[in-house]
Amino acid sequence: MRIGELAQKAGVTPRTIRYYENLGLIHPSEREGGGFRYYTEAELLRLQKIDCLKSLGLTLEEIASAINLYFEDPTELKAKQKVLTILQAHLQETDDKIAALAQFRSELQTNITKIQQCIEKISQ
Amino acid sequence: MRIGELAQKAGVTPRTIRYYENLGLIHPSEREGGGFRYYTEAELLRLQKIDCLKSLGLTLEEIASAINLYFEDPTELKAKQKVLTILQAHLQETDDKIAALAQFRSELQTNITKIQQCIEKISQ
DNA sequence: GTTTATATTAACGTTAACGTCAAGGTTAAT
DNA sequence: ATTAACCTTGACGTTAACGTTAATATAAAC
Repeated sequence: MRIGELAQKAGVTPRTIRYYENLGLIHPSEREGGGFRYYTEAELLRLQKIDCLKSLGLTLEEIASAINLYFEDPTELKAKQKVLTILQAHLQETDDKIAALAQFRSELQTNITKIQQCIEKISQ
Repeated sequence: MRIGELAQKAGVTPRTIRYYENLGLIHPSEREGGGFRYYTEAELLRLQKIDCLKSLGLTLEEIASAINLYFEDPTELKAKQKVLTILQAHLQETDDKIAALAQFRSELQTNITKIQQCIEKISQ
């Protein structure tokens, strides 16, 4: 099948598939005559796996670093270990972001209070 | 004074001042002969006010919408009311972000647990 | 009058994941 | 053989706040 059909089956646009190819996430199984990209069911599976990993919050770069592991080993053990490591890093980053936002929120609250008092003084 | 001196006094780069000018945040008091920008102490005060508002977390666009109020009215009442409104909006956005991150964290934790169990099964 | 320091505008680069043309080539159907 | 539908690469646009050249002009100092 060609890129349009694959895109439709995978629920993405042809542009997305070309973009993924550029990042090394996926390749056409064949590229003959007129220069068209031809794909098989294997590439559809790959796109579905990419979508699955995206929904876990992985970036495309992280997906690129992990996706081949899914198709090298039938148990997918190494793939899952890799994804686990990435998710644990995300957890840490998320906690850091929450802490930073909590800090920011606290400073905001302080500044809001200050300005309110300042406005009250002026309004008197 | 010219842009370099103003920049140094304000602790920014000339590029920053030109960028601010582009956004309508500040203008040279004069632009004569050779095309150089000339500034007075008033512009230094303005840059300091910009820096102050930045440190409150305002974007340059928000600063642009508020800064003139500081120099129109000596009590700065309207300016402070405007900034207060902006900060209250930021507070809401911050709370929203924290809530979204907390949700994301929870999903992450769920996925991590799932994968760990999956890995254990395979490893048996 | 020449060097040196500083100024000018213009324009690309920085992040992520594509959307959206544009100009042209290929394939399938009629 | 023509048309419609699809494909190709290339390149700009999207956010924020500037940093960093580059090529050129002006001012200040000697």
